[in-house]
Amino acid sequence: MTDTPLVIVVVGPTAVGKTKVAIQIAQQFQTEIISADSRQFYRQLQIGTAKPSPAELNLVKHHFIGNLDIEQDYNISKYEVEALQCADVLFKTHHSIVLVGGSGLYIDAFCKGIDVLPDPDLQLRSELKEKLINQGIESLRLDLKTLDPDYYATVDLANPNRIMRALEVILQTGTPYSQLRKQQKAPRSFKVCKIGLMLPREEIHDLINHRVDIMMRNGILKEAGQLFPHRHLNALNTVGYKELFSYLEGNIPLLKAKEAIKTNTRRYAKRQLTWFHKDKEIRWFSPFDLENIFNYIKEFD
RNA sequence: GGCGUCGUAGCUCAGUUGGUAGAGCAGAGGACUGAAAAUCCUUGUGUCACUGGUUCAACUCCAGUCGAUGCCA
Repeated sequence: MTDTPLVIVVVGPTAVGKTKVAIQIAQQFQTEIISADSRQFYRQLQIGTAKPSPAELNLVKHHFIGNLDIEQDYNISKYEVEALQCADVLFKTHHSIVLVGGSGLYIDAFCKGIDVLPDPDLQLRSELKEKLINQGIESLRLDLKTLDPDYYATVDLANPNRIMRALEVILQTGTPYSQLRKQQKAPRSFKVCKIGLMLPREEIHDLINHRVDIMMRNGILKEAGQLFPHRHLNALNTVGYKELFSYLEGNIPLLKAKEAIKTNTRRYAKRQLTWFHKDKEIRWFSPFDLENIFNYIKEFD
């Protein structure tokens, strides 16, 4: 063990058991937990985001759970700043901290940093969205081709969000997006030990299906009903809620909505795995293999 | 028991006027820098139920068997 502070990162597909393992690690190393889960931030999203239970929150102090209102406009840059500040404070009294979550991009922002860009101009964003709807993606592509040919050459031209974001930055800053994307690691004062939790795909699917059944029993439908008036907020473009909104709008039967939640959660888990598999710093373990996880962390430190 | 319909990809089904087959869904793989539980891309070989027959050639026609289902008794 060195004097350099340590961030113990716990990642993995949804429902694999990150919450439990993170708590056990935090207890073992006598520290606290920072969440990196872009939906557990929102205090109104209770049942559908599989937040740690009150009992679990009692065992170990968690940060960034239920700290936002769904109306709040939030983004990864704000998270990077706030989470690093939180870590700095914790490092004054702790050698290590636990960072747990399923949002790969947020984990990366914390560990490596992201490029410095101005806060998004939401007015501009909605104008671009309108242009997409009225004039189609081709017109946005043409704009991008003119304003930033370098980025145009590498971006996924089928993905409207990518193109709109680039245009948004370019129009706001007057600088090509490709020039602003340095993609250099920001200096960090801590070491990062990445633990990936993994189970055979079939078991992950079973856990997901089971968890959705429990959410239904615990009243996610009622919660979705209360949130229904806010369904257009980004915070509610979330698996578990959007399918129930579709039911509440009368578009699909409840059983279909429930199945769609399971399907979309499975796909979410798959996307998470695609992201995390790319990260070669991650060492993979079964969520039940605590002994080896502890040993690996000690060795790493 | 009689008559009829059906049996094709994990599921729902299309199709082949006889030249060994294709959609949707599910699944799989991938991308990803301020919306990321978001957004987007790629991906379909399966004893065409089984056993025989006719044919140069059968998944397709014929017979039988098995299974499902409907109607009649």
